[in-house]
Amino acid sequence: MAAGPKKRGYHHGNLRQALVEAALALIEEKGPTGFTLSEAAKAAGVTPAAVYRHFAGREDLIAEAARQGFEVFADLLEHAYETGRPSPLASLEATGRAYLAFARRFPGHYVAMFESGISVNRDPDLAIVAGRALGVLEKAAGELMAELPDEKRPPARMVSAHIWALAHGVVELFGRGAPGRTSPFPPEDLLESGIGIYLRGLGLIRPDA
Amino acid sequence: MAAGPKKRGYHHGNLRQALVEAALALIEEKGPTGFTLSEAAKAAGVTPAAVYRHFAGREDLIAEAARQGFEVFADLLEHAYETGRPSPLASLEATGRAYLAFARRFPGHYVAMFESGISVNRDPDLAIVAGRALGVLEKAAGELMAELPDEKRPPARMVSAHIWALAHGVVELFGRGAPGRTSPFPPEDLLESGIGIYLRGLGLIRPDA
DNA sequence: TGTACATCAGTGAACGCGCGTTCACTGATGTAC
DNA sequence: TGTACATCAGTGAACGCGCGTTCACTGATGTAC
Repeated sequence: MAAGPKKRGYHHGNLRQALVEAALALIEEKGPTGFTLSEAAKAAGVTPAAVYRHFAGREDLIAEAARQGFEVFADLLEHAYETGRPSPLASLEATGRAYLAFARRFPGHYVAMFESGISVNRDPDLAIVAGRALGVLEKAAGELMAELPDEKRPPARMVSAHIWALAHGVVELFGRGAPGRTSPFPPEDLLESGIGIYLRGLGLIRPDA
Repeated sequence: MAAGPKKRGYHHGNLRQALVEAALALIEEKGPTGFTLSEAAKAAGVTPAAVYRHFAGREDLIAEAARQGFEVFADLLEHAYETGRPSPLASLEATGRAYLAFARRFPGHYVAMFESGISVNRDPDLAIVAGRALGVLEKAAGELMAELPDEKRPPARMVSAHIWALAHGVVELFGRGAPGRTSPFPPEDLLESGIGIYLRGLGLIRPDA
């Protein structure tokens, strides 16, 4: 066992963050249902009652975990977006890849964000940072659409919704071992090829590239 | 209140199915987490212990609800597929629409199938009927791919996985009021347009249609 | 048709459990003088 | 530097609750003769 964030005497030092991390580990391990306030407290080396010094309750703790997830998520998407510049096409593709990479690297966060049943609108901070993440996708889609002639230019928000839905579907259905036995293709390939075909359908990639 | 399936004296008559339906109503209402064996029993007008005459336990009841869902799902997809014949393109498009229609009409089933955390492989019957549903999509994709010249023909299973992921993502993200406030587009339109663009990308629809 | 009996589908009480939350408390830390 | 005191972050015991599950039981149904 690594030198955990053990409490230094009576006071913990950074209990709030330790609880968030314990919650994330539990969610990753057993799903949002499997997570309990008491177990998170125990994992942080603390009495369940101590949690209430830092969070209003169980839901509030999950919401904070999700908020931190959206923060990282938005950062990663933004970074990917910058990576592709100045080509909007490369930016959007990189953003899609970053989506999947995030779900892979931060499965606990991903579950807290999208499968825990909390509403993004339960608190303004959460809504703002979630909006920031979504905004990156929309910005990338918007710039890409600007390359198309007016008459065949679909709304950017629609395009970003398509990409988002495809990415989310790939994560949920093929990102883990979940539904129908082994996934026939690696999720990364699936998303990459799916986005590629889609963008070709928009007329943004040579038909025979 | 409609004339519910009240027990006729001591024996219920069709408790097994009544429990499944009670479970579905609860799942639809409060999510897979909100559903409890005891509540389902109460809703069916019966003691919790009576459930064990028909199911091995809580999980088993959810699995049966999911199984029935996959049964209906597979039927709907098959019917949609037939509707489009003999055009593979129309068949695949109809199948996509049927996917969303199912999620809309049978939200309890959909949640039990895809969000309850049960594994499709927990029992053979479930795996078989889930495979049948997925098989319809794959068949439709396969026939469609046969229209493409060999050198630009992606694997049918990949294409069906793309469609499935897009449909699932649309349901999860935009099918209900869930994540980032109101959905910018009706889910049906989103899926329809997404599939349309995707199929154009495959070279199956005129580039300027 | 009537009776005895086996089978079956429910009851209801009880269990142990772990949950989220509250409360009065106490030990540790930080600050004023 | 030392002491008094306020503030803060934890404890630990207790609560009420509803859960899933078990058990011996009993009332209803179906069948054999």
